[in-house]
Amino acid sequence: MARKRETNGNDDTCCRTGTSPKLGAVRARAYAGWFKALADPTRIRILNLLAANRNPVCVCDIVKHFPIGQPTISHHLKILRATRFVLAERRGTFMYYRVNLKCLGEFPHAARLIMDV
Amino acid sequence: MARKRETNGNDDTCCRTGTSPKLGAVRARAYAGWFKALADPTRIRILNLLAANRNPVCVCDIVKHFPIGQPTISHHLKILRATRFVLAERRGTFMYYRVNLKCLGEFPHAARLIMDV
DNA sequence: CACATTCATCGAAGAATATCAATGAATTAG
DNA sequence: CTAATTCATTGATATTCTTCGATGAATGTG
Repeated sequence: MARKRETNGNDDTCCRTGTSPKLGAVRARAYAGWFKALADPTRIRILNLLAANRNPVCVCDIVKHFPIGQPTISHHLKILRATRFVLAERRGTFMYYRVNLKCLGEFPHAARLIMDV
Repeated sequence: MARKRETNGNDDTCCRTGTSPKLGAVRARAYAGWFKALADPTRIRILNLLAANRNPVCVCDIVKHFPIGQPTISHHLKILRATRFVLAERRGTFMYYRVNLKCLGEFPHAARLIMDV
């Protein structure tokens, strides 16, 4: 067991090469994707808005509450939909969005942060 | 109560302008910062590595497990430290890092994802 | 002191992301 | 069918983020 260096005589030998990360790169990337979806203030506020409304909300109604354009809102909704944090439903010309509690509930603290006040 | 349009005669009046988002932009930005810290595969794997080791791990030991350079690891550690997900302690020339369970525990599902297997 | 080691910081390059204006697709009304 | 409305997509731009190489700061050794 060769040590790289003996500092001070005690056992402060860095580089014992302990346990490796069990989490592979592929799965880590998947997890990061979920957190990425929550890593934008606008998306968090969209989720908060949807959670505050009992009924689904249409895009044009979402747009009204933010200082950014409709294409950008659509872009954010696409990301939230891809990660299953929201569900979409078409009614005529309108697209109604609502939070997917089953998915957001997997992140209890996140849900509390986002949905409470 | 002027409606913008009457589609089909039923009450599918979009734009009822329901509840506004209660979550302000400032707080949303703070929340996003936490999720941003978890929104990178490397940082997730660093947390996983630290969580798998009972004892604190020094930077050079972390570096060994990843295909990226030491400055980049230091950069990620800085972000994790700023968000309190890890704690740092100096011992001589070495910097030892460990997960801050008190902080990561605030995200139970994240903790499960990151620490289990 | 000079030298080696560990780690953080700096500056730059490339990739990813947020945003917008313009356009396109889908639906409904007349 | 034509016109109007809602929303998604495209292409472009500015910003942010990840990564690297080089350097600097702090500490320990001889």
